[in-house]
Amino acid sequence: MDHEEVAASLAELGNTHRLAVFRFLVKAGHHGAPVGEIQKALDIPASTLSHHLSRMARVGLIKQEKHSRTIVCIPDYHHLQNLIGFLQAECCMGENMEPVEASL
Amino acid sequence: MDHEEVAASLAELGNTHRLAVFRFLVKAGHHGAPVGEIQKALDIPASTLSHHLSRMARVGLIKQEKHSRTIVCIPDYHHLQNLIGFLQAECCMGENMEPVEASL
DNA sequence: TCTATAATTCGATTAATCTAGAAATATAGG
DNA sequence: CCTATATTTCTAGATTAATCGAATTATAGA
Repeated sequence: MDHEEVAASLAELGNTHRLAVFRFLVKAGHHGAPVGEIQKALDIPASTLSHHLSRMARVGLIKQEKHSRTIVCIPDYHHLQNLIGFLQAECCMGENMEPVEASL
Repeated sequence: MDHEEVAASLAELGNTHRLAVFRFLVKAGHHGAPVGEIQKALDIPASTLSHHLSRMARVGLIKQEKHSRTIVCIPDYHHLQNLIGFLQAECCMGENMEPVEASL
């Protein structure tokens, strides 16, 4: 993951709605959640949500699988791991840290 | 660090110039670097750089100390640690990971 | 085929961000 | 006091992002 890719991914996570979507998907688990479920849970207008989801998919933060009429969104843990790894190497010169409670 | 604060910090890091500045400051070490030095190293026009620095300071990514005429910028490692901690709790349900090489 | 549902794309508006030159501010040193 | 240096603030144009209703596409099921 290079500089530009990292910046692009951070920018996408750096939006309240998209961060909320990602957190929701992580809570939903590795099988993800369909768009409509995200929409109901977070109460974002459908077209707005669709826009945010396509941005997240574009940089690889989520994957989307179509199952008949519904589109299931799955968070890409690996992508976020790479992102965190990059920041960790940036920040603390590679030192490990304790994970901090997320105050959900 | 709450949801909004995390989103705001990620958004600031999600810009190529600002990410480059932050990386430069981390490489510079805990004593940081003056604005002019950053400017020369990254070749960003002074007014543009000043704008980016003030944004980074606003969300707490860096601190700025005035020493006579020069302003020294210092990366806030603690802030980034909190950010990483939040993402780690988000992503992997608290599991630890190996840091990944940053491909500087 | 008709209808209802799931989601996207279109289109238009508003808001925010990026950029950088020019002017201003602050301060060190002669 | 004057000048050079460091940096910011001002200003304005260009670009990008966010928002969301309405129209559209796709598909399941009666």
